[in-house]
Amino acid sequence: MAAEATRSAKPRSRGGRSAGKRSTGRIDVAEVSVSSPERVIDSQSGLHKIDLARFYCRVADWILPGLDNRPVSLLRAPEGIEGEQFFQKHAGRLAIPDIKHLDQSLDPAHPPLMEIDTQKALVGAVQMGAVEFHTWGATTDRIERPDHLVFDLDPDPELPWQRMLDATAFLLDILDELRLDAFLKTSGGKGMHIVVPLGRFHGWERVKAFAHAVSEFACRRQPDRLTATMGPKNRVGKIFIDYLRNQRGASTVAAYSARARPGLPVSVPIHRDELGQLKAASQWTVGNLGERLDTLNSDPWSGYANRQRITASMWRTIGAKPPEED
DNA sequence: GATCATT
DNA sequence: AATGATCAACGCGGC
DNA sequence: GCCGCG
Ligand SMILES: [Mn+2]
Ligand SMILES: [Mn+2]
Repeated sequence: MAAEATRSAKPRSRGGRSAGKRSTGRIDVAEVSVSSPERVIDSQSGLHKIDLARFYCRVADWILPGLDNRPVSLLRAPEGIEGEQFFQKHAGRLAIPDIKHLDQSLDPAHPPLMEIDTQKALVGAVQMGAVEFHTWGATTDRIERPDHLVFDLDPDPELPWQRMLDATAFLLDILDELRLDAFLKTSGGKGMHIVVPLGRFHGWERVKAFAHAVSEFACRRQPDRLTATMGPKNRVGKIFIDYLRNQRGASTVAAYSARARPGLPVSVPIHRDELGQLKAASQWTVGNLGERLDTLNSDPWSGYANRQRITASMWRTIGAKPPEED
């Protein structure tokens, strides 16, 4: 049911605007012929489809390591972000050049899941209207063993940005206490994502239970500022620590993915030391991220390594017990 | 993120 | 009512 | 076979 998979569709056509049917010539980017290159896909920034294609071409070396070997879902917005948007999880009949179809066994009841691991497939997805790329927390070769967990910090939109910085720093403190290396990225929306790389030691059930337990632990210490319970009324004046991203089949927007929101913000990895200087989770965009990348002297996530294990000591520290299985 | 299912 | 789990594009015309 | 429509 397509209608249920879509985000609000705003009526797009208005009187005389031949709805992007401009027969402007196609432009090749990364061996992909991009149609309607001059179509405006975001009125706030005025950026065009070709700008998004060139953006992903530019950031390919940064985004691909996070997409490689994982199922990917697309958020497509073929008429621009103010038009209809829909989330695509299966390959179906969509023909994206160079995209991989994953083994049927990963999801036997449906068409194959997709993988993008080349610049050409990335730009090919943009040609098909993709704006956002979302991935699983596990790689296809060991899909039952997550290789990271994510704390997705979702604020009451009314809260000042400083509260998000405080909450992020607070979670980092807890992870430090647990001796877990953690890495930060802006979500491109309202909040931050905290990523904890893991060795492939545990199953989904255990990883989710741990993420939940850490979240509850944090909430017990700042009950007036944090919640781990979903539902809008639970997060009034608070930040929801969304641990449910850590579930089999769930996905999270990839590092260096654009977001289909006004201004075309990007989810951007930062170094811990940059946290205090962040101005917003949407401060980097398709239009300005290149400037940051050009002047970086090192990968903000250097040192990222999949070797960490969730130990009995950690469970003890947060006052929780691991599930029997996994 | 929206809807479904379970309680 | 509330929360956690689950799901997420397609072929196509017009009744 | 169900309904909207780029
Ligand atoms: Mn979020
Ligand atoms: Mn969330």
